[in-house]
Amino acid sequence: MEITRKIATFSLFYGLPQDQYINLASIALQKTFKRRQIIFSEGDEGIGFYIILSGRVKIYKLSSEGKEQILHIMEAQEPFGEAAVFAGEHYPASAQAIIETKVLLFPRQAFVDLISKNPSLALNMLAFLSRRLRTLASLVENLSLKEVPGRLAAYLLYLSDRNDGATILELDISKIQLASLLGTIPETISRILNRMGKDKLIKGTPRHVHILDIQGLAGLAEGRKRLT
Amino acid sequence: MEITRKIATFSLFYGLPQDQYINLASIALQKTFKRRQIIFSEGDEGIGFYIILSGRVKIYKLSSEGKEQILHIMEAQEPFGEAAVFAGEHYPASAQAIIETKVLLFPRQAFVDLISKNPSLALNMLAFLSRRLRTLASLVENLSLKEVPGRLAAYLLYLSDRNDGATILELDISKIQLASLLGTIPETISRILNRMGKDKLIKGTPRHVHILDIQGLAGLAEGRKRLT
DNA sequence: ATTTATGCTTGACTTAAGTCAAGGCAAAGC
DNA sequence: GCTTTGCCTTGACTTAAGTCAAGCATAAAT
Repeated sequence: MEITRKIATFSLFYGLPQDQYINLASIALQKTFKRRQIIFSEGDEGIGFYIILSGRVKIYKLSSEGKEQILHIMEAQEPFGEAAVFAGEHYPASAQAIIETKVLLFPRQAFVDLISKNPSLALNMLAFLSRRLRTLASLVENLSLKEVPGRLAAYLLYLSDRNDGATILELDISKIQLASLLGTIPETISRILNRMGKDKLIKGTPRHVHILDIQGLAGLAEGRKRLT
Repeated sequence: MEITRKIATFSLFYGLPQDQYINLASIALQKTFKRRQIIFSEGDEGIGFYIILSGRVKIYKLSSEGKEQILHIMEAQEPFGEAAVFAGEHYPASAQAIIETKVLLFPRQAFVDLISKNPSLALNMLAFLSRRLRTLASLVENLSLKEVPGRLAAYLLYLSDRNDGATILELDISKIQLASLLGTIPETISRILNRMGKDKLIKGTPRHVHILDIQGLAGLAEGRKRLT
């Protein structure tokens, strides 16, 4: 069956025996969310967790005045909402589709039943959660780099790395979202991209960034160098 | 046996059947670290994970110039290093005993064997990891509160809350460590505690803080109020 | 096609908080 | 006891980055 095939490609389940894919497929529900549609809100009951088939989802928190801090931008193949589900708690953050997005929903109770019968599934997920914990820890690390240019440089290098070291990057999220992800505001992003251009570190076009000097960016990210 | 009894008190394992505590005890090794002794360093191979019996451990990362960002201060009963172990990877951060500390070490291979035979153990741990993920997410949220007074207020309220709403708090970590935890420097902490005192929000003595105005602190933490 | 949002950039201004430097205080060590 | 070491505070100065405001460009909506 088609869903079974897709499930086999998710790293959350990678390396499981075939029959388990079938079990998983049998409890999964397919859903579609439109651009900007809210998938769940902070505080909602954790009815299940999701894996993205296509599209893009942002995970964020709202401060009391409605200012948002983006925690992650999730893409195809990535799961979200699983923390609440295992802990049997409410969602700790909100999720919204950035563009039209198809997901699989794994309902809580059915999943808990499944996992308690299949230890290898559990081990897989433990490893995955641990890795997720790590990326969050690295976000903390980045946010604590005191200067924004360093954080931005780190992000650009991360993007480049994710595309096999490509030097021409497509900014796949808006600069407003980028600002939020780095804990700053769009104006600051603008100015810094500008300064990076003047220092010949990058060449910027509206929706793309062309990296000219990887060493220089790395220097910024590690706090060894600064912009003029 | 004594270790078995202690294991039963760890939330990581809370609610397991008795025989599993015995299994766990049989693979655990007891170790002692002196004040300031390094338990493991970022990049070391993940040989196993730890649970604190007594003492206090800080988990931190070092920037390229040796400046440290504290990620957690762990206390008795709390586990650390488990992320690396499940993922079968190296430790993503360093751990150092702040004071003399006794721990139990659960070696990686023995633990993996155990878990694959006991699904309920796995489910327990999944829930625990999820919760840990949540506290990290809330650290991110706090770090992104742009002003330090807000972060500090949030931390004081957190401490008060943890002690059943006590208004006299013992600062259990040094102000240098507190500064690092909040992503700032000790001087700033000093000045802000001072200003909080002038605004009658708290009364400060060297090692204690007496909360005078919870509402006021809450206002700060939520960004509704500011210090003079 | 025109109108309306949204996103992006720039400039002038303000401010929170970091750096540097110096001094006090208390605990740990000899 | 004295001395050293680490922790904490205060002051003067500097600076990164946030706020406010205005304008342009592009994309969405009617």
